Formats: sequence, C-alpha cells, structure tokens
Amino acid sequence: MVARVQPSVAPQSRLASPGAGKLGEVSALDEVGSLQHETLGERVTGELRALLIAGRLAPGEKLSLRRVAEALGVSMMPVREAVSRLAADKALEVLPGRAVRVPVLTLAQFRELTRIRLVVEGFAAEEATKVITDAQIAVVAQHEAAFLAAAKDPPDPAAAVGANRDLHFALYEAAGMPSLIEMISRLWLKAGPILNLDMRHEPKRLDGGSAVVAHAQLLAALRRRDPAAARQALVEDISAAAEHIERTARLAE
Amino acid sequence: MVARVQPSVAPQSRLASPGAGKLGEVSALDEVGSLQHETLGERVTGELRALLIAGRLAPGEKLSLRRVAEALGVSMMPVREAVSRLAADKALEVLPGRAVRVPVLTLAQFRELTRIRLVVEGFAAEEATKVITDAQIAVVAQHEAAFLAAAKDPPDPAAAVGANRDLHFALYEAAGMPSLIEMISRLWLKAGPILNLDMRHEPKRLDGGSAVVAHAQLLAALRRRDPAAARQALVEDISAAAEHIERTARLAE
DNA sequence: TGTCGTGATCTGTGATCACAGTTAGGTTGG
DNA sequence: CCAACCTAACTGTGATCACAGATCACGACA
Repeated sequence: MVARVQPSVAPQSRLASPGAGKLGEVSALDEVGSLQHETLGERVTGELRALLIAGRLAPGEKLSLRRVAEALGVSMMPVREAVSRLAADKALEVLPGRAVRVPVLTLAQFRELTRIRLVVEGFAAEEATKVITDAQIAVVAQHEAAFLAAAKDPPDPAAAVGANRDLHFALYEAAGMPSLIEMISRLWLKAGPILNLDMRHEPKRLDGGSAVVAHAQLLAALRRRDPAAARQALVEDISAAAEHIERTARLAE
Repeated sequence: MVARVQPSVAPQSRLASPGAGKLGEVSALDEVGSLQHETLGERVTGELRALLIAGRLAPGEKLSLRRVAEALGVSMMPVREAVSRLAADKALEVLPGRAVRVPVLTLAQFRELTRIRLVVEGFAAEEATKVITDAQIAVVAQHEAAFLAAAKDPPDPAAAVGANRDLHFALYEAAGMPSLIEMISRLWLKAGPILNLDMRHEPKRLDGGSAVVAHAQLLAALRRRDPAAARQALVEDISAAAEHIERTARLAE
C-alpha cells in the first residue's frame, strides 16, 4: 500500500457524550467510525500518485488538465487541485506557458535523489528494525514472496513493481513514524517514473538481479534484529538499482 | 532567504535568436531576464510559507479562504491553490467540513519531527562542510552576527528568527543539493509555528541561550572543515531548542 | 435553570465561463 | 520546393456562481 496520506481527520467523536445510554452500557453510536468525507480532489491526487510511482507515466510525458478530467470522469477543478499539489512536491512540473508534464531528471538530480534516499530510507530501515514485530516481518516476507513470484518467468513487471513498493513501505511503516513515510513517498514520487518505467521495459533485470539478494539479506537482518545490517542491505538495494538506471536509462543533460 | 522554491522556469530565452541584432552586438533584449511569469497562486503560496516559518501564524489558528483572499487583494482562487499546496505538505490542514487551520502538533509528532530534522539537517551540515567555500562561511558568519545583534537587549524577536533561519539555510545551501533544501524547508514549515511562535513570546531565551554557543561551535567547525563537528554542533542546536519547546510550549495530547 | 431544536451565516468544494498565451497545422507567397 | 505567415485549436489561470455541510447564537420548551 502506497502511503496514501491519511485524511487528517481528527476523530473527535462528537456523537453522544460518554455514558449517555441507559444503564451505562456503551451506545452503538460510539462504534461507528465517522465516515470520512474523501474529497474528489484527493481521489484524483491519489490516482495520479499511484500512476507516477508505478512508472505508468513516462518522464517528459505531457498531461492536459481537460484530458485527465475527461478520462477520470470529473470536472477540471479536482484535477487542477491534484496537479497543484503534485507540482508543489515537484512530482509534476508546469512549464511557463505550456502544458504540465512529468519532470525529466538530470543525472545530477537523480544522483542527489539517490543520496538522499540512502540517508532517509536507511534511517527508516534502522529504526524499523529496532521495533518491528514478528507479524510485521511476516508481512514483509509475504511481499517478498510476491515479488519473487512476479519475477519468475513469465515475468509480470507491473506486479513486481507493486510488490517491491509494498515490501519497502511495509518495512518503513514498522518504524511508526508517519512524517518519515510521507517524506519517503515523496521521494518515490520523484524517482518512480525513471525507476519503474525502466523495470517495466527491462523485466529481465528482475530475475536473478540484485534486488532478490538484497531483499534476502534484508529479511535475514530483520529476523536477527540487526539494524545496521538491515540498513546495509537496503543501501545495497537502492545503490544497485541506481547504478543500473545510470547505465541504461535516458537522463537529461 | 527562505528556500522559496524556484519558479521552475527553464530560461530557454525564447526572445530573439542569438545574434539577431545588427553588427553582432548583443541586443538589449538578451539581458531582460525573461520576467518570470510568477503566477498569482505562487505568490500567495510564498506569502503563507513565510508567515508559517516565521511563526506569525499560531498553531490552531483558523484561516478562511475568503478572508485571506480579501486581505491579500486577490480572488479566492489563488488562495485556494496555495492552501491546497500547503495542505499537501501538511503545513496546513483542512478539517472535514470546517475551516482550514495551521496544525497543532502532538508531543509525539513534534518528537518525530525533531528526530527527522536531526538526521536530515545533520546530513546537510556534514555534506555542506565538505564543500563549503570561504565566501560561504563568511555569509554564515554574517547571519550569525545579525542573530547576535538581534538577541542583545533590546531583543528583536522577529529579526532574530529571520537571522536564525538565514544562517541555517545559508549553511544547507552550501551543500549544493536543491532537493535536500526543499525537504528541509518543508520540515521547517511544519515546525516553524511552534518553534518561532515560542521564540517570539519568550525573547529572553535568545540571549545567553544555547543557540549562541551552538552557532559558535558550528562556525568553528566550518572553519576547521570538520564535518563531524559541524553535524554535532547542529544536533545540539536543534536538540536544545526542542527540549525547551517540550518544557514550555503547549503541545496537544 | 438547563437542554434541545432551529435557522441564519459561514465554510470549502465543484462547475462553468472568460481570457491571454502558446502551439501546431495548413496555406500562401517567394 | 522551401520558408514565412496566419489562423484555429488548445493550454493553464483566474473569476464567478451554486451547493452541501457545519458552526454558532438565539429562543422555546421542560
């Protein structure tokens, strides 16, 4: 699950003051979970975020507000809000008088992004390892199994990309630091188009690649509760993928 | 200068192809800096960002789109875009059916933010120290002098807050990592309201406080080109401020 | 005196329209 | 045949209107 930012709704339970029911029994109203009013703009934002992280939108691809609105069956307004948010995150960019497009990273930008990812995601892995539960490790292992299955032939790039994302974020969420996850998903939003567009085009990288061994080392480190080793495994995972991208992908300038 | 995200405008100089003027002399049009088509929404965004970082908007304070629009002399539309962007960064939050307000951090959220700042800003300080030039160190020292002057009595809280911000970002920008600066300014956007609102209310903390000694250690480390010491000085600066906040400020829950 | 109902007024959200600017394609003049 | 112009379609931006929902204050009832 890609860190869909939680709706920021404070529960507040304005329904029925405590003990309002007769005989002191809890009212049924105390259990209804204040159905969240997800706005249309948020839905569009989530849709575009998923497309970006999954690499289904290629770098340099141009988007049209009206086109997207029509494709999603909504007005132009929610799309505008979504694009505005994503542009603020630099996950999209609006050219001066032109269209909005998904940014093309320069080599320098990609390298900077990778260095930041090593620091931030490495930290997240380390902290997660300190407090992760056995159940959470099992979830990570489950995503790893799905990743392996998707990497076998015939390879299923889309499923592999999704499983890889789920694996990483299952780990990060174990750290219990929501703001940190928010930061990481922003990083993935920027790097996703190149990383996963490539994985989509070269599925052969999946099988026997560096990801499987890095993931195995990561799981072993988790089971040993070895934060430093977990960080190291993650660093190797990210570094290997980045090196592959630098060799093969088209980077600007 | 608070990392006002650059307008992302590719210069591109669509005015006058090179050498279009007679005699090969440079045309005056080549020097006009392609007046950046700063959109109205971006201007409002920058305005609100500055207000948040400076702590001029208190946590829990409610904003009204129409009110802000009227105050800034623009329509409701640009304000809407600005709030949308800031809400995406969680620098503002929109309550389900209510107004938009500046978030009130819980103690847990504030501690998480501080831990992340230690990692990210510590990394930035370390990297900056490796490549900083003498001229850039002089700029940092200049901001430190301004900070000291503003801390003397009579203390000028607003100036001190600004000088402190300029000092930190002058250091971070020396690292030459734009995305990193973007991340850090997002962190400041969240922490600004509590940190600087407090400094505004308790100016006595400024003089003889921990900030001056931490800043002195930081400058000394910069001049020795000692990355680890620079990081350590910054960590102490952030930690001391955070401890003070935890003792005095009102944090939710 | 305390509590609930009720209406006026505010909120953000979404839709529609108008506009300046740019792009692309077709046509005309050389 | 090539280049330049010119028109038509499309772009994001901003404004205005309409609407559902929530808040708040006032008044009536118990």
